[in-house]
Amino acid sequence: MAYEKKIPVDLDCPLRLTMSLIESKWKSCILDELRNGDPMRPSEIHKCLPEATPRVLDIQLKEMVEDGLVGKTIFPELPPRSEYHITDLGKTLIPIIDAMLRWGEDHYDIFEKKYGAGN
Amino acid sequence: MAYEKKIPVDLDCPLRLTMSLIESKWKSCILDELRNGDPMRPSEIHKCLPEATPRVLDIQLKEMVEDGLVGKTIFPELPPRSEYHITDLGKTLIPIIDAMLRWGEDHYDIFEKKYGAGN
DNA sequence: TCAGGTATGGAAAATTTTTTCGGTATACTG
DNA sequence: CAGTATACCGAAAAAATTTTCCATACCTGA
Repeated sequence: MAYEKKIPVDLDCPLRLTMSLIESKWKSCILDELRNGDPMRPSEIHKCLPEATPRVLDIQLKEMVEDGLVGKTIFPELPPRSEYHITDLGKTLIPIIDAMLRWGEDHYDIFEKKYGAGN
Repeated sequence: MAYEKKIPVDLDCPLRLTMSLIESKWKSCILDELRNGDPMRPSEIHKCLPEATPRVLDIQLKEMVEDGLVGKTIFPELPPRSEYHITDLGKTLIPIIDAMLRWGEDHYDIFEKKYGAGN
């Protein structure tokens, strides 16, 4: 189902292990959206991250469920309804997400000047 | 010189800004190698990260120099010699690298069971 | 002299990720 | 009834990253 890597991630490097769980385009943002513990529906997550396509959110949420960072509840209703929530394991990543968030805020001006519009 | 992205990174999201600086395959590991402040030659870095090709280290070091995370000293000698060192800006990322390193160590067993050899 | 190490980078191939488009099925609203 | 929304997923295209291979130019040691 998921894309099968031909070159496997080196799990023996703790740094690369952690990175591999959050490095794809929207995973860190998804964790940030779910951080407060409230479950969110996919369409809600998409509203909060409008630049992500629903497809990529779907794919990455699925991987995060596989990795145990996020849990999923499916309601047997029509039209379909489901909810995603952060797990206890996922919550242990929040301090890292926080630190990255703060770093980005603190150093925004440097990179705005360097790579921002008009440069 | 560097690959020019067709879909630009959204610098307005602090999380994605931080991620964009460290998410590629070896950047976090390179920062970890340089963390103590001692300069390292490219061949030395490669010895510490033997699974990375010299080419990709070269490319990523160059980007990190552009981003101001790493500094470079070229010695006008033959055979050529150069050294890379972490900058003050780069050092501000070390707490994040550390947190990811510790997280990976703390949760290694979960993912070893899940994705390790023989599974 | 020849092999091996030094640092770097162009170019193309291979790999991986993300986007785009389409389709499933059902219910509600105007 | 047509349009919209819900969640999800297959497939192919596009984009982005990494690998592989080759080349430069010079030194040291066998």
